[in-house]
Amino acid sequence: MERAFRQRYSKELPPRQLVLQATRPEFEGDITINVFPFIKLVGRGPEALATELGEDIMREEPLVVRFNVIKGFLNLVIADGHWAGVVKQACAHDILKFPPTGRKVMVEYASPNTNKPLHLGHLRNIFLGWSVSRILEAVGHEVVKVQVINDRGIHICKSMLAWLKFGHGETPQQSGMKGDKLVGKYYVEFDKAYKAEIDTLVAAGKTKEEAEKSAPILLEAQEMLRRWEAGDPEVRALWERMNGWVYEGFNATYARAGVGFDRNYYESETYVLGKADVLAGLEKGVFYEKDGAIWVDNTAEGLDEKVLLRRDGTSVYMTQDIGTAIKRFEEYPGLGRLIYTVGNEQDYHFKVLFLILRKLGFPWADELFHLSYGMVDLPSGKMKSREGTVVDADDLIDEVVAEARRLGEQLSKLDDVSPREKDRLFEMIGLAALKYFLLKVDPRKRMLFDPAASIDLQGHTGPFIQYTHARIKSLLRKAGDRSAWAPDRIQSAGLRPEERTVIKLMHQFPSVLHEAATRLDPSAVANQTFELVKAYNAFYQAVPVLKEEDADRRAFRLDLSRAVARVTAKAMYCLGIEVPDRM
RNA sequence: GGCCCCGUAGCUCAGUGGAUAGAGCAGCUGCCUUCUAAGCAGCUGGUCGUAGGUUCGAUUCCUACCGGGGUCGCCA
Repeated sequence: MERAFRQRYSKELPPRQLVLQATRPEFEGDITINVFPFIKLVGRGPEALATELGEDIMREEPLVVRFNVIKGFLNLVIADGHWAGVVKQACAHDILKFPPTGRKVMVEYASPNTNKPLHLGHLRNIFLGWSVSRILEAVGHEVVKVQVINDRGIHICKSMLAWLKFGHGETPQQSGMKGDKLVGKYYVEFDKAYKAEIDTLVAAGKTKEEAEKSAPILLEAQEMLRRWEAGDPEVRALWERMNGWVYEGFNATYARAGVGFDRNYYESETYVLGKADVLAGLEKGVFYEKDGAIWVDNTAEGLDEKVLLRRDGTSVYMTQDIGTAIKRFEEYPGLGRLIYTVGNEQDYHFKVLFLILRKLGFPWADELFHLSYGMVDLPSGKMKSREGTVVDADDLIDEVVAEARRLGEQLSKLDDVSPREKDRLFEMIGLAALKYFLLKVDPRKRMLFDPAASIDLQGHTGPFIQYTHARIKSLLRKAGDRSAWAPDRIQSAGLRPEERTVIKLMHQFPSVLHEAATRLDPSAVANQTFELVKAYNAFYQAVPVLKEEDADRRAFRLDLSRAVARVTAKAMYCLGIEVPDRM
């Protein structure tokens, strides 16, 4: 194209002006070049220019067999043989795997508090971070997956205190309750008792604010936090015991959700970090002192002033985040990038954090990134833990799996499958529905969680994609041994439009994956996978495979199917979703 | 109020400067004695929040306004 341009018009093509795009399905062609940007440069009308360029390209490029011009759009038709080659490629190796880049990336994608169980919001966070990790690995990065556990502070003391007061020694073992659920139950108990005390105090004539501050049970919790900080053995022992219950619960949920971490950071260990770094910054003149506290001034950058160390010398949240970031880069030499998968309610926090680290002069400060995902809303409105409107993660998974089972049993395609194998399948399908539902939308946007739609197994869903994969596997099983096909015979016989559509979508996939990795956006992978399997289903319905009489075409279509299955399985792997061989 | 994000079909979402704006769901029609109907084919459905601007061309970029959300502690 560049050559054609130079030879015919003796003008250089402006860099980055040449845009190749996939031809829209309603026109004939595979690749489209828009010539509008060049008409002024060359002084030709759009149609004439497009036609002349089309002729030149045809002459120079054997891959292009035909072209047509509609308005200023030059549509090029690529030879069938080239598309057949794409099938060979995708069959022979993983086209969604790129060579190692040597780059090491840390992804933080969970930061639960240890006083209550995981909920729907955590699931979006976890699935998103897990998928981003897989996508980054697929494009060749080395990924370190980490979580931060907020295991200390007033919240956990509240649960501990309520358990001491009202628990009668209840344990997960004897009650049969999951550990995180049990601890969460006492957090609620605390809140109830606290509110009752407030009411009593207000009835006795105190204002609401006074009552909220002076309720005895709150003072007791605060006292417990002081004892924790002083290292009181009794408090520490209870803390370890109850946190242990929570971890058992979390780990059960993580295992079921199919996610894991390479490293856990506990707030009880990191909350002391950062102080020294802030003091060092003070010395360097990056920060300043006012009223005995240490501040950073970000007003020049359009942000505010922010306290980093209180007057009494204790840290704030920001302080430990500064320290933790520094520690991570020390712990992982060669770490090139750190991605925080955290909700967009913390946009401002991360802006400030990154700015501070830049001011402190860390060379890696520009490689920090906040993957800011939107909140999950319910049809009834926002999820609020205080109002009990949160959707529990375990309950939700139970529901989608139950729905998968209900439909699976109803369709009764699995009657010869063992009960254990069925359990595994329904688990796989239910989780696919849930994960795909949460991953198919742009992570940056807030999304509405419709419980009915999330357990849907038809249409634009995870199970639909799984179904297509299972269908292909069944086809391949019935086909028996693999036979070869001759590309030139396919070339001369021509491709069916359904075949061509599938192959083009497959061909685009590697660049979509790359784009998803750049933008940290699994929804791009999710949507491309859907497009691909949708096109495959149209092909499957319209074009015979096993029943095709011509041996070459039959083998070719089987390989096309094999390639689609392979790409689909890998794409779903990148989303953290498993695919079955039958369903 | 300052700053940040979002307004696309009845609903949920794709579409980050190009052609007549797409999909799923919902509603309506067809297609299973033939490779898995969790499927396929089709119909219905849109002033891309509003008004300006930039451009050969704007859902996409800029400005203002309207509507929704978030955030602005020596809390975590």
